[in-house]
Formats: sequence, structure tokens, C-alpha cells
Amino acid sequence: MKGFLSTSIQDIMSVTNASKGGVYNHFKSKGEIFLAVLSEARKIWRDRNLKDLDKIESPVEKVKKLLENYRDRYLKDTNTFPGGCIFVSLSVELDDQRPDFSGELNQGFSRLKAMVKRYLDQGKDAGELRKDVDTEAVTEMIFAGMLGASVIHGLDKTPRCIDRCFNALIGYLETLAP
Amino acid sequence: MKGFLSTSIQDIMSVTNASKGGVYNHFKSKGEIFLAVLSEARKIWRDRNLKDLDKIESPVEKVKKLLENYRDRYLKDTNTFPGGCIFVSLSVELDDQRPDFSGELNQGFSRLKAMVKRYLDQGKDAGELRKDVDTEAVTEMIFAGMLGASVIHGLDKTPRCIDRCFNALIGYLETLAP
DNA sequence: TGTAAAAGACCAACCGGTCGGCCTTAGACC
DNA sequence: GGTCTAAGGCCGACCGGTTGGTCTTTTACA
Repeated sequence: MKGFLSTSIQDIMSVTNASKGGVYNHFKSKGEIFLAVLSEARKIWRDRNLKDLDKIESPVEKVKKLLENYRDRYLKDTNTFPGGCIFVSLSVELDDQRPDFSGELNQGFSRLKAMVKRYLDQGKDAGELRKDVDTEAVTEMIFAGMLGASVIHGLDKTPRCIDRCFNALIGYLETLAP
Repeated sequence: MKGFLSTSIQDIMSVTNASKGGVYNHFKSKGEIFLAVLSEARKIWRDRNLKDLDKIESPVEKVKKLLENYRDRYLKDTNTFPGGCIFVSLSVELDDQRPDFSGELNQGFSRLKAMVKRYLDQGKDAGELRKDVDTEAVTEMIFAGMLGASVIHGLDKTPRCIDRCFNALIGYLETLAP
């Protein structure tokens, strides 16, 4: 994955077998292509990571399932997703470089964090978590774990590292039970 | 922080008030400048993050101190380190783009992970951690938490997020006590 | 024949890197 | 001390190549 800045229009032309005129007839600029790609990537992310979440009643189990999906159906699928989580890579690349795009990416992250926190709060209300659990802090750590796992995955493509990482993360979640 | 690819020789000339000839009289190529910067950045990292670690006897407390240093003396110092942990940003940027540099960065990460695991193993031997603790998995999660926190820091410069993240991380470490 | 998509020549700006020459300095010789 | 020469840091014009983007021309289809 070359990211946004290092992916040239020529690269896009090569992989799509399109001409420059053809590309710019569909998109006003490279940035508009980025936004379209981002939108599509979000659909794919949801498709992979939210799979079967609705079949689970327990909110805490939903979070666990999300982590498992992120690990097994997303990061580990290196054929479909080389370079790990594209949102992480793009966020690191475009922060301070393209604040407009960075903000767009940040919105997606915020929604994910809000979802995790909502599940944890529901789990707390349902008595699945201890009353003294700081759901905001736990959410932040789970989120950091997901982002960090994606970075690690870029360094070491073997599944060992992310397996260990997510095992510890899920194990931690289980220690929060009453 | 523009990273390696987006930092032009012109940028370096501007900030150093040097001429192109002057720059290339000291360095053979842009890559050589990168390596020199990387070496310097490592010194700074050690200076900030390993501070006072030798004054602590308990191995587990050393890990905690490392996390606190990384949070307080490194990430939070946004004046000195805008863009968060430079090794994380560079690693994400250069993976798949400059495998030689990426490997160089990876070595540093491996050393850090080895250090954390060594401390945890020592802590286990000293009875500070339960015997059933998987130090390899815990190391991986701590490492992921550090990387993830740096990415999060890029998105949200306020200290709230990384405070919560490291609180949960340190809290987790404490649950591993016998 | 009319219309929209596709094609690719073209543009200015910028990239990393080279190179011949200037200009300060250090050293040798008288 | 005065003068000449050699050395090397420094400069910036210049190079080939690539960038994102524009514009005119050609093509395909209804």
C-alpha cells in the first residue's frame, strides 16, 4: 500500500487500465478519488468487522466478536488487505499533511470508539462488567490495541504477534467481569 | 512531521539554512540523511524513555515506569515531538515502500519488545506476577498499546485519550499480580 | 448526426542528484 | 612577515524524470 501521497495518477491508470482523460472525466481531482476509495473501504470494513455481531445478545461478547473479526476476518486476510488497516496507515500519513482528509478519517475512528463504549456501558448495566470499570479507559485501550495491532502487523506479517496481542486483549476484557 | 518521502531536500535546506551543495557535501544521499536522523532520534528516545529506570529495582515497576515515561516525557511533549512517536509514523510510511529502512526500524522495535519481555520474565521469577501469566502475550499487548497510543495521539492531541489508554494499560499490569 | 466518454499530448512545478566553479582557509617557501 | 599555492567547504545552475492537472482531439454509441 503506497498511501495517498505516494500513489500517483499513473499508478491508478495502470491498475485500472484507464487513460488520464478517462480518470479525470469521472473525478475532479486526486482528492475526490481518495474520498470515493475511503467510502468504499468503509463499506468493506463494516462488512468484515461487524459480521455476525447482530446474532449476539451479550454486549461484551459483541466487543469480543468485533476484536475477533478484526483479527481473523480483516488483519489476517493479507491477500485482500496487504498493509494492514488502511485507515490506520492513511491516518498516520495524512495527519499534519492533509488535515481535511485526516478529519474525515478521524470521524470514522470516533464512531468506532463510540460503538465500543456503548457496548461496554450496556454490558455494565447488564451486570456483565464490574461497576467500578472505567468504560472510557477500557474503550481507549481496546482501540489503541486495535490500531497498534495493525501497525505491528505491518512489521511482522506472521499471525503470531497479532494472535498474542488479541489474546491478551480479550483476556483483559474477561478480567473485568464481576 | 512530513515523514521521509514527503520531506524534500528543499525542506531540509530551508530549515538548516544550507545550500544543496552543502547538504550533499555532508551526505551521499537523502537516505543517508534519514539514517543519521534515525540514529539521533534513537538517542533522544532512550534519553526520554529509559530515564530513572535504573533507579527502580522491581522489574514490573520498571515496565510501568517505561509506560509512564513514554506517556509523560515523550508523547505528551508535543512541542518537541509533534506527530507523536517518529518510529511509528516512519514504520507505517516506509513499510512496503523502503524495505531497507523499514527493517532498520523493525530492529529497534524488536529490541524494545525484548526488553519489556525480559522485565516481565524477571518479574515472574521474582513472584511479582502470577505463574500462569503469558509474558509474551502481555508484552505484545503493551507494545500494541504504545504504538496505538501514538497513533491516537496524532488524531487527538489532547492528553485525555492517552491518559485513559495508559491508565487502563497500567491497571491491567496490576491485575497480573498474584 | 449528436452527445458523452475516452484518449493522450501537453503544461508548469517539483523531485533527488550532479557538477563546475567560487572563495575562504591552511600550509610552504623565501 | 609576505607571498604563492593547494585544498576543500560551499554554492546554485542544471539535469532527467515524475507529479497532478488541463485541453484538444478522437472514438463509440444511440
